[in-house]
Amino acid sequence: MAIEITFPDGNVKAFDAPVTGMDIARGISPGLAKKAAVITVDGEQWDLSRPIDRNAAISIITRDKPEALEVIRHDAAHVLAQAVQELFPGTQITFGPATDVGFYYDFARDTPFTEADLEAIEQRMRDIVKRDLPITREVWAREAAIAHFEAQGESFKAEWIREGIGADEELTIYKQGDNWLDMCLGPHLPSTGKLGSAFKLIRVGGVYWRGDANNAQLQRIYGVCFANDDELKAYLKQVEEAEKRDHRKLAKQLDLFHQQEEAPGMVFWHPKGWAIWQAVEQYVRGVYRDSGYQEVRGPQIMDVSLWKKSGHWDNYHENMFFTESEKRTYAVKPMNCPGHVQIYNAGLHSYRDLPIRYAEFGGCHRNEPSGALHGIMRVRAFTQDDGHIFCTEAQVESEVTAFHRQAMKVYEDFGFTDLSIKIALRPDKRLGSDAVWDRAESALRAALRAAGVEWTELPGEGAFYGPKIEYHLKDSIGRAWQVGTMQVDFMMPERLGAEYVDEQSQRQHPVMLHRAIVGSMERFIGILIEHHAGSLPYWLSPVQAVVAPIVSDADGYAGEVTQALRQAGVRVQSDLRNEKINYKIREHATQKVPVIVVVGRKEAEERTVTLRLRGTEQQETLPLADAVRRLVDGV
RNA sequence: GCCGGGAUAGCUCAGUCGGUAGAGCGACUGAUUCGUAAUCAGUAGGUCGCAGGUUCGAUUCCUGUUCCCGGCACCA
Repeated sequence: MAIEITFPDGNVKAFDAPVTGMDIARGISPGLAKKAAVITVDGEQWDLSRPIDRNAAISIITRDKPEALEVIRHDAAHVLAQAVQELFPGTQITFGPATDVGFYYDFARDTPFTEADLEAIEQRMRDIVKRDLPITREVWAREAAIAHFEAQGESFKAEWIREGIGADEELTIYKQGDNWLDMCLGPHLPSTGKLGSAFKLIRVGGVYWRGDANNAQLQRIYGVCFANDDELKAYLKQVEEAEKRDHRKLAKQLDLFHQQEEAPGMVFWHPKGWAIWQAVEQYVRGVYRDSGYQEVRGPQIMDVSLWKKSGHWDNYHENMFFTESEKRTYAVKPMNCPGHVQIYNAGLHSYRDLPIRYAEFGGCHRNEPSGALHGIMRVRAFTQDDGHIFCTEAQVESEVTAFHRQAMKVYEDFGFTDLSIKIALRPDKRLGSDAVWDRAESALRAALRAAGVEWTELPGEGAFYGPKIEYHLKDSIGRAWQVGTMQVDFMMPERLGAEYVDEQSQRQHPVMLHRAIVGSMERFIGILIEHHAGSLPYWLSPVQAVVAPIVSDADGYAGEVTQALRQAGVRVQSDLRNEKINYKIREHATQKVPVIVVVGRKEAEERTVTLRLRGTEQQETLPLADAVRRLVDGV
């Protein structure tokens, strides 16, 4: 019986017996056989060594193709595992997948891996590559695999076969050479030599077996891996550049804020940092006003009974701060919504009043786990650009759609266009019936559909009171941070007794929408700093202009220029120090000031100024009045 | 919170195989008035994160602790 193989160009070739991808590649050209990484068989990636025993459409993927990269990285993980087991006998293997930029492998070993170990392991990996061990696929019986791993002392692998793999699933083993094997879905390269040299081990970190904090702690070794050395080099260069943008580093260099031991997870804003904050806050305040919100302000602490009623205490009391006075316990607010409900409840509302939109720059405290703290991106005291919309169920979709449009406009205004949008769906621990969750989730989907956007869904990640849309931004080294959110909540109004009177004079609970665009002001400013590498756009720059006289004879005129700009609303400083203009230019350029206003004797006599704009070396001399206008208009 | 690493002058960092520390920048003082990315000279500045222990002696070794960094878990 002949096997018909269809090539990508439509040609069909018949074979008398099962053939492997490698056979086919060799049949075409030795060069192709050398470059081949894997083969797709009817759209599915297979090993080149696996016999194709049926009619199939195939395509040989060479090593330089993007589709091959994941296979290469996955191979790197296995080579890493073999290297570790050769160097450190007794270390157990678990899992090791490819990642966006490389790979990792999780090991069980009592002794921690050190930096020096990483170097030795990487060397051994290169050695295994050099040995060019053939990688072969075998299908094993379930019991045989369990017996093998148990005999080897690989209890994690054995556990996974028992608990993680269905009895009817095929169990594949990959051998690297004769003496090492791992259980894996594959596919893999034909031999370790195909991995190449463009990989590097970068760090080791602790992880939990199967991602559960109740389980054993494993050690994860991370590596980066690319198809060739140039790509690896480019990647390492990019990481180096990204590290220079770290908001914690820039905050020190630019004197924006600091944090200290006595207030872990909290921020001391310096004048320049606070100027950025004010620019952001004033902008967002304008958004509130233009989109129909009324700004309000709730108390910072409220009796714990209110948080028990809302459900927050049950779900989050371990992460809340409490304070006591006169035998009463108060919670420092971790959210603004219960406060806003109190404001809503202070009056009687008609359906005609809805939607009612409250907004607040609400300061919240959450006792985040110490290991979660990260600069100003993840803190214990933060301020949300929070808002709550009280509306009818029929109004939800249009409110959510309007919010989405507004949010996207805000991100764009701050220079962000690369956002990912997610809907977090019902978690295991939640309030309310499935029917209510169905309605809430479909309301969010409908609104996003109406707005014409794409999203991904995160099952189990919603808030306990409702599902949410999340807007995610990436920081300079690729970590994603949630900024905005829109949550539909059918529960809180009922729990906290919010009502309105409907057309039939009946009391109803409104739907409550929780929403934020920048999210945490702290985090958003951190992302802004990294995104712009500290060179914030003119309108956000803490110091927009510095007036620098060349000689002290021009100090008086420099003072006049500074006054004129300040009165026009420009955030301006003067630099009258007894230093050369070169020195001043260098310093303010380093400080990323957008405009340096240079005045010498000539400018003082002619009542002009010379502007030097950030990022250029050009100078432009113009009359003072014109310069003021330029700076007011945003240069 | 868990695993690993770290903490030395305002900042960036060096150093002490145990004998109480050093550079550059910055600050201060003086000189210099110099037209677009660092003018010169001098001076001051540190209980080496904190608390115990070992030791004749600890910034160095040990223990604990706080905070920070990386990873995981968590993130209303």
